Amino acid sequence: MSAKKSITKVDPSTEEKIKNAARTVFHKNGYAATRTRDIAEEAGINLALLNYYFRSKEKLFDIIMMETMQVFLSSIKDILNDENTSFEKKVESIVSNYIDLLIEQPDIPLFVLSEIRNEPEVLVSKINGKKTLMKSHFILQYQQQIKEGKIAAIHPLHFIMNLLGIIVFPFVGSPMLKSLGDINQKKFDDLMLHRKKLIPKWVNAMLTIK
Amino acid sequence: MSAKKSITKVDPSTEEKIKNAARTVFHKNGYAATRTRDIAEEAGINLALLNYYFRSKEKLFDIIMMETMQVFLSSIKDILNDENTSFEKKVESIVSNYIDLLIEQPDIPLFVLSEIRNEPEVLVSKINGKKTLMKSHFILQYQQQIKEGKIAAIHPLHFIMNLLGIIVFPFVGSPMLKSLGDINQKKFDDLMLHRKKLIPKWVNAMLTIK
DNA sequence: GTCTATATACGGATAGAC
DNA sequence: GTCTATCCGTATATAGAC
Repeated sequence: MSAKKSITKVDPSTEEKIKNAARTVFHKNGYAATRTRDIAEEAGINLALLNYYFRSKEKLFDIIMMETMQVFLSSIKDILNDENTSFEKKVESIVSNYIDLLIEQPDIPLFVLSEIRNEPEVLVSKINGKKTLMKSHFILQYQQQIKEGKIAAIHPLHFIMNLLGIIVFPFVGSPMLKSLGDINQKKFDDLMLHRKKLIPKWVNAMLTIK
Repeated sequence: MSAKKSITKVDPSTEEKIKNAARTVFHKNGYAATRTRDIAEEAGINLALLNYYFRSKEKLFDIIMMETMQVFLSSIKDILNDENTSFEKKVESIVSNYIDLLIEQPDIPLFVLSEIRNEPEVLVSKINGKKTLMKSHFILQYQQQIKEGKIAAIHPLHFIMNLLGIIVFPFVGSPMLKSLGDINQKKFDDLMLHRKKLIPKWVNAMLTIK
């Protein structure tokens, strides 16, 4: 077994170092405000190497963007289409997975939402978002519950807006919210973890209004 | 009465034309991705005039940023501190005002939230956001309701996150959501208008969980 | 593969004529 | 006040040595 394939952690390759740095800096500042020099410095490599490996800032960005959206979608893909769990269980799992992910990488939402403006159709179609989400078993169950009169008959898009809004918005607005509430990062993360229990209850309450 | 003071609409001054153009372009693209040339073109004026009136891109941006946050806050300031309306009524008014505002200027939230990252404390303090919101009569009523056992005892920040999340997030994510739901701008705005009636009910349901 | 030096383009800002 | 022409710093990208 070669050293490369061994489980022991090896130094990341230069290519990996650049990608990791690019992810950090792009997520934090967005495409336009990011300078390739910032990425090189963050990666601890020479500026010329960036172009050697990725040809251009834009190509590197496209890779990071695609990977980021994949991470965001793949972290719930399996949950959405598990035919053996209830609708309520799926909500719990989605909430829990997303909050864990966003505590680790809190800059993802603002990054994706900001950059997606320029070419929403391209990006949504590239990651197959329409089918993955709107035609998932999860949404089917939602519509089934409506038919059975268990929840209010409301457009699925409203439900998705509310669910994502409640989960994601605190991270999008965290600088403002931390300043408003006079809390530090630790306290903020605690609040987010607490929301893993609260959100499913809230969502359930919202669904059953008449 | 001079022409300037008359009610008849006059051509906006060059300064106003630049500010209006700057607002449009900054809101749409953010500071870094905006070129002063874009603003000049949108305003239909010469590039040099921008510097003549506002000295620099950054000074012009600061003005737009401050005005935008003022608009966002002032549109609910009076509601928050009206001592003659119930908590529920305030929620209804906030929702209604914000949705009307955001249908007119849907780029505000993503603009503010993106740009606030760089200097949250400065901006929140400059518009006096902490006092205006956290020490408002609205939040007092919230805490009073908890004491009276009418709503669940949950940190006010959670409530603010949920309320803003449900109101604002759809606009932040509108490109993605419109693409996901296969709906056009008109249909999207209809959904938003419908939410004026729905959100207060949802909020009420969330507040009364145990 | 990695570096230094440099070409090239672009964007913010100003000088100076009108 | 408004324009044209231009300066100059900065950022991406590449050439070429090692």
